[in-house]
Amino acid sequence: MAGRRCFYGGSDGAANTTSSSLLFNSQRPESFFLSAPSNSLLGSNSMVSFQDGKRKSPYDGFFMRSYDEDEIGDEEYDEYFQQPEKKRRLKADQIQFLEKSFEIDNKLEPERKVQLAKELGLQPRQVAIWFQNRRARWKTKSLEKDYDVLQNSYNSLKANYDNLLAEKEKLKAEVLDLTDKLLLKEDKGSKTVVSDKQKVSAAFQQERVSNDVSAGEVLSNSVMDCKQEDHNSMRSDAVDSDSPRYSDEVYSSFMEPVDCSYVMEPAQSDISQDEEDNLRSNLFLPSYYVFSKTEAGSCSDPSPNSSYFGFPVEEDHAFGFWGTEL
DNA sequence: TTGTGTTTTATTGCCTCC
DNA sequence: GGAGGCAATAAAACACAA
Repeated sequence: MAGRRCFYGGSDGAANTTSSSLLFNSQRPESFFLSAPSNSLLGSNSMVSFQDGKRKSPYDGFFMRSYDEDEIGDEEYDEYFQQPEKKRRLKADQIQFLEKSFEIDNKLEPERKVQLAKELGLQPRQVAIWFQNRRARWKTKSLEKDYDVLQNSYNSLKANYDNLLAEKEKLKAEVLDLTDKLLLKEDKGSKTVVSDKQKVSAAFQQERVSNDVSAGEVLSNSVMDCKQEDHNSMRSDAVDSDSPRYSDEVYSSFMEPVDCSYVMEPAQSDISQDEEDNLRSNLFLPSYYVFSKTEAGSCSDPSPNSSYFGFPVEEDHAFGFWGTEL
């Protein structure tokens, strides 16, 4: 954009005079524009203005130069500008001044820019550039902070998730153990019944493994990117979408704190519904074995007739807390 | 001293706003 | 269409280890 390529000594205005209003009051930063005048910041490295016509640099419009009139003699002066100017870093007090100004407001209005430039002995363009670069640095740091916050948040969630996973494994092991004990206890019954029961148990465990995988994947993906679409995709990946055994509510409950009013139906086994019903009545496979919508309350609002995570609780039943599967 | 990485100053091109 | 902001980048200045 040609209109803005003004460089130093360009259209930003004169900067060769000292403002009488810009010094900071160190005790009252807000009085920045009301303080007493000072030339203290116009040190030997201060930028000189080429606006007054006396010191028009041959490199005007390309490089600015920081020098002091006392620093070089008149005869050296011409030679001084025979070479392309090099960048000069701002003095520490100039930077400090600019930093304080930036703290007050990181945006620079034109009047403020000119005043700052006058006070610092810089070109207004330099002040503008400094603010621009300073905003860029601030943004970078801000992004880094945000990243750290998110990282910590993720680590915390991950640790939480891992703990829950471990707890789940522990409960699973407990369920298995109790199931085995139950089977042994029932072993005294008829061989036929035991055989069927074992079939159901095997199917039950197989289904549980399948559910574990899908639930774990869903949780893991949810923690990673928290996208609902992933839940749906995982759902379709994990289960046959045509299966009536899973409800949307069950899947949505994966990522919701407490929504336990639905229970999950086990996997299809190789036994018939009649057989299953029979076994359920004979083998302590109660109604919660069928994962269906219950009428009882949720785990967040337990009632005497409600279940743990929506399962009817029978103290003698190892399956009483199967609802923790999710 | 020199090579290398980092920081700072400044430019360029694009975009938005008025 | 000009002014100003921002992202990307160049290049000088600086820091520092070998």
